[in-house]
This record gives sequence, structure tokens and C-alpha cells, in this order.
Amino acid sequence: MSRPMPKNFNFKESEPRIYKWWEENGWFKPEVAPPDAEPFVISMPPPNVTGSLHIGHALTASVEDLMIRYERMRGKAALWVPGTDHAGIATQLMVERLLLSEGTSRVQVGREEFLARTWAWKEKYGNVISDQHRRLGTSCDWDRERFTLDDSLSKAVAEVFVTLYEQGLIYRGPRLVNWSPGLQTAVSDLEVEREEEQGKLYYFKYPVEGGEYLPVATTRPETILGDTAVCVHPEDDRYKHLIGKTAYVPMLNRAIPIIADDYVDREFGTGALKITPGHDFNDYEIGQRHKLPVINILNRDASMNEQAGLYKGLDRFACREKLWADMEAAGLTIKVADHTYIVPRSQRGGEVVEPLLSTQWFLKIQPLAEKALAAVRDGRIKIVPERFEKIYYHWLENIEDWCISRQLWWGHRIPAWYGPNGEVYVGKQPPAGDGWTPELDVLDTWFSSGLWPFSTLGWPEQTPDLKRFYPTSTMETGYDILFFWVARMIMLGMWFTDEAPFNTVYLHGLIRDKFGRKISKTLGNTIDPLDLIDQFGADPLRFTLVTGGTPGNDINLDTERIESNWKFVNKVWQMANFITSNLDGDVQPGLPSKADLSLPSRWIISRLMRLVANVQYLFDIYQYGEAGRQIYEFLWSEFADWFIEMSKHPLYEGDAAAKSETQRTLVAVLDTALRLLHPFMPFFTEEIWSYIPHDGKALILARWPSADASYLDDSAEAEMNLIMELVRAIRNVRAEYNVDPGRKIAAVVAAGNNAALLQRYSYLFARLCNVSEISFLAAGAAAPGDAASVVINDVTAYLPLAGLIDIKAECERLTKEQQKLQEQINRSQAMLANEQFINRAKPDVVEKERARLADLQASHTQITERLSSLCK
RNA sequence: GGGCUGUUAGCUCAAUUGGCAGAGCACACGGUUUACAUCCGUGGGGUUACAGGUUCGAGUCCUGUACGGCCCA
Repeated sequence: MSRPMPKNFNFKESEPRIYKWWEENGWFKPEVAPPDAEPFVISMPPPNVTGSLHIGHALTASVEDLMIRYERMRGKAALWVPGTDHAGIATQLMVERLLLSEGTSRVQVGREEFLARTWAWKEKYGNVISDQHRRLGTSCDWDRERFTLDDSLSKAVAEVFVTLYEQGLIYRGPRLVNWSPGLQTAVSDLEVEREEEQGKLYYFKYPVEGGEYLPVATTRPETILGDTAVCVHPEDDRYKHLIGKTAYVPMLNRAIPIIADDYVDREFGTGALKITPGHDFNDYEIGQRHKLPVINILNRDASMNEQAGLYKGLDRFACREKLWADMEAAGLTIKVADHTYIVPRSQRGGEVVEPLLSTQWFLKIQPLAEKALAAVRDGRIKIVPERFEKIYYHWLENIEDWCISRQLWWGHRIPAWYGPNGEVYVGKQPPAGDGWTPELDVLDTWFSSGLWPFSTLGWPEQTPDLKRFYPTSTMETGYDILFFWVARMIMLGMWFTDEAPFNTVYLHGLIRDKFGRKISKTLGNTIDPLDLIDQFGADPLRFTLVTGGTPGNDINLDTERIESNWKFVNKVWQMANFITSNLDGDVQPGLPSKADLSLPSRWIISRLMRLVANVQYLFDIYQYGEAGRQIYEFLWSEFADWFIEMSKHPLYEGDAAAKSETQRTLVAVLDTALRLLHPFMPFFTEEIWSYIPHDGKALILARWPSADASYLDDSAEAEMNLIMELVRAIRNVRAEYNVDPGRKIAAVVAAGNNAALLQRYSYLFARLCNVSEISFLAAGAAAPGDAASVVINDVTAYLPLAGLIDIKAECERLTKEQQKLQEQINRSQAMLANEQFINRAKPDVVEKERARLADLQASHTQITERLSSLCK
């Protein structure tokens, strides 16, 4: 006997309870599978340890949990490794903000105290995001949760750094880097965003020896102070004569050469280019070619240094104005024009990044990139959707050395020490002897997250987990971090483990608001997943995120869809409620044997098997969204709308055998559908499953369904289609004639070849379209006159609707029907008359078309007959 | 400048190797049928951005155009 179900799914009560139950039973652990089970492993992209769950995390978690639950149900040893990232810059900024609010600062409290405060912050807020993940239902193994600054992961970082250094792939030296004045650290190329902005182009005169002037244009006048040459095109007749002469830096009067290089674009500006190797990447290269000195005019905070002469101490933008004003006074300016140009801004702080000469640590990346390229090229790693492979290739083929040092405090310290005589020592342990000072810089956060798939499993130790679960299986993440993270994991994974860290990269899109706008706090269009969970539960949110789009494409999230899917949850709940309240005694789980099945059961099980096969196919090609939509359609539009309605007859009025067969079918279909749905919406499916007869402890551990082709039943589907079409047509007529929905009507049926079928299942019409009385028209007998008629194939049903039928209107209706049929027949006939179609289309397509035409023609004949007898 | 991607119903999105364009929401009409009004039934709504091409057949493949978006330089 099944327990009575509550009227509704109370997600607020159920979700935490079910989650706890799963977790306490250890069902999130790979050890629930037999020791010899094939592993399936996902490393969760580690969110920032102090962050909170946003809608993007929710998408990541929904897709990955779907993958993990699916593979777990398939019997694999499913391991989902959760964890968090120390997120150097982001976290440091947060704590700095905190200190600021206390009236102090990072520099004031000092490095040691600052780190202590940051750890305290991490302890306080580090669990927030994990707890939020739990609310989504993520079935990851929390016992294996990792943090990038954990001892064992830090060891991995040191191991990797030292090894790369010993291999000659890490070097330190002065180079032009992207400098973030706000954060006061170098950042990598990837952390700089370039955007077109409205600015000014400043035209001015460069004084040349002998009293001439060379007109030059720049977008950043303050860099004039760092110029070490002026450059013109070698074939520019305007300036040719100046090549080799000396120019004088405005306001500083520093002498610099006028050089020639065909890099110069004669069309841009004045056609003469000032060269500032210390503060421009292109100029730096030209400077190298011409052996120009490099002058650094900026301090770390982007104020001017002593090289700027009397402008020393001014902020770069203040300097720009003052210098320009002074030049104007000196008669050196020409004009200022509006100009659109590309401004490099810090991805994190948003301030303008300055190219700045500084000593940094770099990773020579090309050898690693080559291995990473090969892994994807030869198919050891597959990227889904495939188009991202090209993007991946292009990036890795043009990759430049990676600046891995950061002038931050929060992160992995670079394991290097400087000796008293300027020597550099790199090692896992500090060097012996006195007088060594440790490197102060830390590593780019992505350096440690690049090791994530193996560092979380214990590498470099050969731990049992590493042996069993590495390489991992699928890397699922957003395409926005393909370069930042995925490519680097592949490079470092290939280099250090000699294996692809995962065999599949599945990239999802970004979530945008319903208008397609990027989600941002300043726009005020943020979507808080926790709010949505509070409102609708985790299941509808998850289902919406997974079914709302297609792989690799952005999702414009309309939160109304979550409400719709919440209704779907309720709908399935009500189906279960109906089924469980119509069971009596013990119902054996599993499908009844075929011999015992009624037509509706044969039909719904056949449909179910097609669904299972489709879902399997779609999962195999990563089309989870479409799979989810199909399950939804099946449950609502076929199972609930038709089968459950039809089942009421055997349940309420049938004999014991019919009743039991129907009960078993209801339970079996629901059971299978719940299994299919579980990876999408784990909570309510688990809850429902506990109310229906089932074998096994929990749905989370239940076997993933496989399609049993022996239950596919074309004739049952064809027969049910006929019945359903008749029902629809009758409903249709009833609506058109405004027949009171409660009014029972009669039907006289000319059943053609389907007399036995319709006779046997006449009860369906009573239930589905309130036709309580069906009589069959003997062959050759006259049809009732004062009746509406519906025609499906060779079946005509006459509905005598005394007083409602206007013969003229009925004739018009039928004529319209007839015309429609004729159009379709013409179309179909044209198709079948086309020899090319017959010869070249697949045989089953042709066959289908022939059958369709036969049905259309049968309907047409029926209607024509009716018209001729009724409408003269 | 190069590459990628999108444009399908009023809105948000689907459409398994090419085979009669669908769903949710919104809209209109009708419903106290003992699972569900968080529901049921019926209906309206489309030149699949545009122009060509390939094909028996194109939303789907190819070329070009327009307008978005993203990535790289």
C-alpha cells in the first residue's frame, strides 16, 4: 500500500531534507559503485572562495550535476570534485575594502597581518558558496572538497614552478608588461580588456634641429616625456629630409633621433610617430629594432616619476593636461581632434592599464602549447561544441609568454630567493645559509587553477584517488574561460601528467537577461539564483537553465520560464498523486508483460520506449536541453493528457485484471520518466519516487533506463492515433457548435475497417469527449441527416446535435474541410508523381507519404459523400 | 581588419543524419469531468531577416547582403 502524498510538493521542506539524506548516506561518493566500475569524473570549476553563487554558477552546477547523476545512474563510479579558488585579486580587493572601512589599509597593517585577515575572511565566507551549491542539489563529494591554497595543492604549485624553472621554461626579467595602477600589479594579456572609446587625438609640433617642426599626433600626450625617437616612413616625401636629424622632446628638450621605419602608417595622424618604448608595446618593438633607449616615466601608481622633470609626482592624467597646457603656451600645439581609439582596461578594476617596464616572472609557453594543440588535434580531447576547437587552435598558435608573477599578497608565493650577491635560487625549500631574501611576488591565480584536475586528486603524490580518477572525464565550464583556464589546464596537464586531463570539454554559454543584455550590477539586471530557489525551488531553476538553450550559446533568461517549469513540477506531482491514490495492495514494479497489455498501455509504453531511445541519443550528443524538453512533452502531452485520462476507465470501472495491468503500466511509465528526469530535477523526482512502488533505496541510485525495442508497437500507435484524432475532432466540433461541455452526446459511427477497434474502445469517447453512446452504422445504411460529422481516414462519426445544427453552416464547414484535404492531397500526389522523389528519397519517407495520401484520400471520400447526401 | 555566432509566432526559446515549422508565456472563447484552476478543452497568430544557389525536397547545406552579439588583432 502506498503512502498518501501531500497535495503539493513542498520544496522548502523537502529539498534540504532530501539533500541531507543523500549526503549522509554517502551517495555522492564514487564508492557507491563497485570497485571495478568505470570512473566518471568532473572537476568543478572552482568559484571564488569569498564569492556568492550567481546565475552562471547555477548553470554550471545544473549541467554538471546532470552529467554526474546520469553517469552515476548508469553504474559508473561518479566523482564530482568540488572546491574553491583563492582568487588572488578579487579576494585581496575585498579585504582591502574591509580594511578601508576600518580606517586602515593593506600597507598600514602589513603583509603578515593582511594575510591573517584574509584567511579569517576566507574562514568566515568560504563556506557560503558551498552551502549555496547544496541548495541547488549538487551531488559532489564534499569530503574531497579542495581549496587552491590547501597544503597539498600548494605543494603541487611549487612542484610545477620548480620543475618548469629547472626545465628552463620559467625566466625572470625586465619586460614591458600590462600594469594595473589601481591594483599595483602586473596582469597578463588576458586580463586586459580592450574597448573602443571616445578620446582625443592631440596634434603638436616636435621641434627639430635647425628650427623646423615635425608635426606629430598622439592619444596620450603625457608619454611624450618618455619619447626616445620620432619615426617617419622611409618613403614619405614630406619628412624624408628629416631622417637622421635630431628632435627635442617638448618641455624637456631631451635630444632624440628622427628615425625611419615602414611600420609607420602615413595616412594616420600626421604620418609621423613618436616612439615611447617604455609605455607602448608597438613602440617597444620599434625601439628594439632601432636599439633605442627605454625610458620609464611612471611610478607604480601611474604618477609621473623623476624622468618627467617638473611633472614629477603628477598623476598621469593631470600630467596630460598640464603638459598640454604648457605646450600650448610654448606654441607647440597644433590642434585637438575627437578620436575613437582602443583603450586597454583592467578586467578586474576597470582602470586604464599602462604598458610598463618591470621585472617579472614569465613562463615560456610555446612547448606546452604545442602539446596542448596536439591533444585536441589528435582527438584525445574533444571540445563541444566543435567550433570552439578552431578558436582554441588560433589562440594557442599565437600564444605569447605568460606573465605569471603578481605583485599581490594573497596567493602562492613564488618559491624563489635572492642571495646576497644577486644570485637567484628556486626550490621547494628555502636555500641553506643566511642572507637570502625571499621573492615577494605571488603567482597568477590561474597558474594554480591550471593544475586543478590533478592537484585536487593529490598530485604530485601518487595517491589512490589520482590513480583511480585521473585523467578526469569531462570539463564543463563557460566558454568565456576557454583561454584563461581550460587551455592552461590542458597545457599544464599534458606537460606534467603526460595525459590529457580530461577527454571532453563541454562549453556552455553565458546567461543574459531576457533582452539579451549582459548581466551586471550596474545595469541592475542581476538574477539571484537563491531568490529563485526560494520562490520556486531548485528543480524548476535547474530545468530552466538546462532546457533554456543549446550548448555553447548564450541564454537570454526569462524568469517567467522558471515559473512555467515550477508548474511542470506540480503537474508531475499531481500525476503521481493520482497514480498512488489509485493503487490498492502491492503493485509490482516493472513493466507488465506484453501479452497482458491493453491498447492504451501498448501505446504509452511504445511512446515511452521511443522517448527513452531519443533521450539516450540526445545525451550521447550532449543535447541535454532537447532531451529535457522531450521528457516534458511526453509527460504532459501524452502521459497526463491522454494515458492518465484513459486509465480512469479500467481503474474505476474495469475488472481486476484490467485494473492491475493499468496500475502497473502507470507506475512503470512514471517510474521510467522519473529516472529520465532525475538528472535534471533531482529533488522532486526523488520525493515522488519514494511514494511509488519501487525497487531500490533511492532514485539517485536507480538504474538509468534503456529502451526495450520489443515494446515498440507501430500498430498500437496507429490505432491510438486514430482514436485520439477522432476525439480531438469531436471536441473540436463540440466547441464550434457551442455544445455545453457537460452535455453527453451520441455518435453514429461508420467505422470502415476499424469497427472492432472502436467498438472495443468506445468507452474512451465517453471519457475524453463526452460521447456517451456510440452506435455503428451498418454498411449501406443511411447516415443521420440532422448531424454534424467528423471524418478521420475511413472513419466518419455523425453527431446528431438536435437543434444545434444548421445544415447550411455544417455544409460550409465540411466544404472548407474538403478543400483543405484536397490541397494536401494535391501536394502529396505531386510529390509521389515525381519520379525523382520516388527514386531518391529514402524508402521509408516515400512509404510514409503513400500512407498519408491514402488516409487523406479516405477522408476526402468520406467528406465528399457526406456533402453530396447532406448538401445537394 | 580576421574569425565565430545569431536573426524562426507579440515575448523567451526549440526543431536527432535535410523529410508536413513546435513549446512556454501572452491573447480570444468555453469549462466546479472525483490528480492538478499551479488545471482542462478549443482557437487565432509564421514569406523561418533578405537575395540567390545546391537538392526530388532547405529553418537546416553553399554564396552574398543587412542588422545584432562575441572573440582575436
